[in-house]
Amino acid sequence: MGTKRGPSDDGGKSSRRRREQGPMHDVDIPEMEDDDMNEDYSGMLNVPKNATMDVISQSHNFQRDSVSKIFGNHDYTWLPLKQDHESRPLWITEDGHIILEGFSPIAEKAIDFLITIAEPVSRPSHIHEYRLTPYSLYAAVSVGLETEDIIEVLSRLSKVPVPESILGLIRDCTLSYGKVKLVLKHNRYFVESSHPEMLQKLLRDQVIREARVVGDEDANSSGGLITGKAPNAKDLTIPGIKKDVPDPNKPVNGGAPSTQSEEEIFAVVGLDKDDDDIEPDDVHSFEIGSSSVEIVKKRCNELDYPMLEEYDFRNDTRNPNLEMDLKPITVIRPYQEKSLSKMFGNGRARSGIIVLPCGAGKTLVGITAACTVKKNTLVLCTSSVSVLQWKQQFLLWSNIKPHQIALFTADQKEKFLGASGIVISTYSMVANTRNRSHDAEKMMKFLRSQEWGFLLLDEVHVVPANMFRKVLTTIAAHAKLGLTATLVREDEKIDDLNFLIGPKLYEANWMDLASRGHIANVQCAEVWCPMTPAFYREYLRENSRKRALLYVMNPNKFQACQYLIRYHEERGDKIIVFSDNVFALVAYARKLEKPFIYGETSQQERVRILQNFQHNPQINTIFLSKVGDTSIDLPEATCLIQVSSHYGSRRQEAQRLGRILRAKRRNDEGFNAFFYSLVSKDTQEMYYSTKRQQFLIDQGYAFKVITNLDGMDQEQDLVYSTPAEQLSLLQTVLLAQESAADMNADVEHDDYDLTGNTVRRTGAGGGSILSHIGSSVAGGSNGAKRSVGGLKSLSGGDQMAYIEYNKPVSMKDKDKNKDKGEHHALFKKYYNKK
DNA sequence: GAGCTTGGAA
DNA sequence: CTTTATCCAAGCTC
Repeated sequence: MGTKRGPSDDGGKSSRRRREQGPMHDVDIPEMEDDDMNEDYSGMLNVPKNATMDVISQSHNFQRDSVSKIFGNHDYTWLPLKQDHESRPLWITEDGHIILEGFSPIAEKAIDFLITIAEPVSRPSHIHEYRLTPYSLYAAVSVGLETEDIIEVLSRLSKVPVPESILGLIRDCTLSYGKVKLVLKHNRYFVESSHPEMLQKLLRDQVIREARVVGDEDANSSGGLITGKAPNAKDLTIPGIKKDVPDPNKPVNGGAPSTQSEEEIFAVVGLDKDDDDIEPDDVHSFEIGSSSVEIVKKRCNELDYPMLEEYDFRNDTRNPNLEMDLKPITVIRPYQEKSLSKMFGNGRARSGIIVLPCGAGKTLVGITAACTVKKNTLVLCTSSVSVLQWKQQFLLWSNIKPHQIALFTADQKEKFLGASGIVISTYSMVANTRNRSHDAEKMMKFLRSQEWGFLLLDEVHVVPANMFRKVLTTIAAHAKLGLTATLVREDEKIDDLNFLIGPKLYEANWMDLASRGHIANVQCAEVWCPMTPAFYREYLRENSRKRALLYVMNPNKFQACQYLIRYHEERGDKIIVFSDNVFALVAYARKLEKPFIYGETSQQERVRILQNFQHNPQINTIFLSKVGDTSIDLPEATCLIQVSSHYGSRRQEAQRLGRILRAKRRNDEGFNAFFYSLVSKDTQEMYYSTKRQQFLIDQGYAFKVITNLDGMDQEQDLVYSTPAEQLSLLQTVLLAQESAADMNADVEHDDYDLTGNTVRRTGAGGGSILSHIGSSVAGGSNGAKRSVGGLKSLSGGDQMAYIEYNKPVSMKDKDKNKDKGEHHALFKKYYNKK
């Protein structure tokens, strides 16, 4: 993709904005004047109406479904365009879809606004699709936007009048949302709002009235409420952002004020929200007992006034400060700063979720946030490996002392020295309800006794909702920040995060970051490998379980994999090959003589292989099972090959892609990282593969379909090139099932290892079979038989002979019922309508 | 450490 | 209508 450029690229303005930038040296978008807009852009947007459609179909390439989804079966041509529609970048449909012209000169600013108020659905290069939902509007309110602001900005950006139904949705969702806050001040909980009538209404409820604590201050204030001034962000400094030093000699590395994003939005529409003009609003509040916080929270949800949680950490005097700061050399990037400004926008710490792709520096965002709050911090992550990584990162970026960081895992149970510090642990450690060891129990007591200023939740998307509940009820934390790369799951549990942690504060666009050089530019390709006739015959005959094995072990795929490895090793790439299927993983790795890591691989061996991969120029390829998805800190790779990729998990695909995003060579001119999915043609894999890619396509990546690898026919020494070898492989695969019972047999054998060392491995799955495969060494003859998928295959979906879809609707319903109490009444209404 | 249990993902 | 089979991590016990 990227061959067809939007019209705006011809203009000087936008190409200036797109200049290449180093990772730690980011330049701000020059402020755009309104005059600018009128002069330059009206001409640029002088595109015939149909041009937009062309662009869409190109972006999506063979993903026709996505395109039709944008417009559905609807025809919106009747919508009356505003006179000056050409300078306005977006459409709004009646069902809440927003379509943005990505090539509009003010697109960047519109995007800032849209990701605040709407859910990004699909963001290929030219046309972006967003959707307004109650959640997204809730999030918008929580970062400080007001109903009329949203409507006004939306109207100004839209080519068509905002439909009545949408105005209604916005009003419904925003009027009461986020207007009531739960604030912890001097270790007392207050229900706070700038709308006293809302508090009065809440107090009419019996449950809330009973939770109220009446203090002395209340007596002399109007209506029994405490009145004060709202804090503002003026004197708050987020470390790493040098907003107080306007140094003209220095390039602007992230030097914008922390309220930048909000100002930008208003600058677009010319709303004057100058800092100096803002008088802090009066806020009203009443106190509630700390023991009834949960009850009140729940009750407020039921009453359609969900409480927003904020932590006024600067006025928290009881909890000791934790003296830590970013090291002076640490500079954070603009998007990291932008996400943090959403969190600290009003001078307090808002609870919520920040979405950044892997490799974009999530950790640094978390550390910076911790350094801003400067209170006791608890970091939770998914594995004990990442516990260690977080500690390293803290020591690397901040000036915190090692003795101030305590680790709490199965084999390390420390406490920090002194009054305050950081504890890093895993979710399962904290949520564990089963019997614990003595030390663990002591540690938990300590965790429960603390009042945590800041709770940092890593990889929130993988943690199930009820585990979160456990964590959140056992840990008393003021501010909660969730970090994740992909806020998608195949189930709907992701919605619960909205209530358990908070709204999504920020989500970065992958392509945007890639174009600015923060993450690698990735070429994605799906390689269609035809099944050999023999394998396909068996495939049609076998049950679904063995089918999977058959299409993974397809000799043609084997060869494609081998070929790609060779090709990229010659280019100097570092290659990771993923296979979910352990049997296939071991078979591939043995046959191709590469080291591999999977679940049973011991820690030391993992480290050894990874270090060799990283530093030894002889080792350029490793094979990984899905251990690589999480909990292994993979060294840099520039090429990724997926051998088996069943189960359409968008998350997994995204996470794997993330593994090559941090490639350092991205700064070379024209450098790309590569992502291959090997798919056996005409099998179920086709369906899964398409499904898995959806997330990446929505992020703007284009998948190429490769039906014939250039030069593979001429390649010498490919494995399984003779019919005899293929037959032997087929027999092995078919036998795999029967010998499953033997798998636990105590087979010991020596693993091949490229470092020349002999690796001892015991009791691996199907040891005897595997050694059998290993022994059938390729004969080196050149008899590659490859039925070439003709060009017709490129036409897409109709070629997929097997699209079998058993929709997994099940679990959802169960969970939904279970969680019904948590859902907001309005949301129920909203979903019922659909 | 090996073996067991639990829990999660898709 | 109802939810497989498989892989993996982590913690505890002995």
